[in-house]
Amino acid sequence: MTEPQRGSEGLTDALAESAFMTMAVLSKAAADNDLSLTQLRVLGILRDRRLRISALAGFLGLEKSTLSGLVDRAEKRGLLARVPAPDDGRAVEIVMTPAGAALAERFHADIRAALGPRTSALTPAEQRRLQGLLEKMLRPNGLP
Amino acid sequence: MTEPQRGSEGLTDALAESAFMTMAVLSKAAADNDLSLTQLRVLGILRDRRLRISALAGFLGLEKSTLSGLVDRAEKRGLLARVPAPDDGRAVEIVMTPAGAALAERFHADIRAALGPRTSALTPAEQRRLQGLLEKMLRPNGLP
DNA sequence: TATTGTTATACTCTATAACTATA
DNA sequence: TATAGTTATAGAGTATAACAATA
Repeated sequence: MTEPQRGSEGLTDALAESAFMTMAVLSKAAADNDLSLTQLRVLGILRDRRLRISALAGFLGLEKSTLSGLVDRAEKRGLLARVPAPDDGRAVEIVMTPAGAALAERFHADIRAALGPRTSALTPAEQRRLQGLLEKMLRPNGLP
Repeated sequence: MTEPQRGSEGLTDALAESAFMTMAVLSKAAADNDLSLTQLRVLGILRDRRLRISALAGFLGLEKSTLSGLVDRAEKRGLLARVPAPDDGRAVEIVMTPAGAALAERFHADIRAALGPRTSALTPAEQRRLQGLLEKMLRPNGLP
């Protein structure tokens, strides 16, 4: 097999490049709020959920021990809190504090504002088309 | 202003989500080759260039001192080498070794293979359209 | 005995500040 | 004096392994 997936290289590179551009925007928004990218993801995940340490680690693809430290630091800053799990004496649930929720909202707005200049290089019709294509790629079966 | 850039939120979220998906693929490819994402970027940047420490730091948005350590470790693994700059006794140029170049090629193939299943959720025509839209967003003026 | 989370340890990535060698 | 790079130091993120408490 000499030329597998001929033609997909340009798209691969464009996806990688747009990923680095987007991650740069996300990282800057995080840094401006004194957060790491991982803490940012944690706040995003916990916006509408309360999860245990293990579940959070699963979502992030990290080890439990890593989350222990991560939550320690966020808790020390008043963004997250540990509450005992009602049905299991060993487990704790991680919840966002009001301060954490406020920060998450603020930084979500930052990101929209920062990506705005890039997306507005496209016409509204192109923006809708791009969004549709990305969503189809991410969720081919049309599920959530 | 209550609703700035109405309509761009869906695209913003899709971009962020596709960035996390792509970065997950890149991170896994890097980890499989025992590289960090930053080292991956260094190898990508040096594929067709030789740069000084400061220039490399500029490309990556990092401090010189960070690059010192990064290059140390890559040099110790035989992936990069320091060569004195011909025209400035203070400077060094960072070049890829043959082993580094081979690794860069291998991992580039890994990435294409790993992104293939995602991009093939789209028809060839859609793939071309997505690539075109991403490129227009990244380079609105049509420059390289 | 198995699972949940924490702790101990180690390594990488990153930045700031102080330093050296050259310009 | 200014610049290129290194070193020292410190903190965050990450993993592995050992551990305590609970199931």
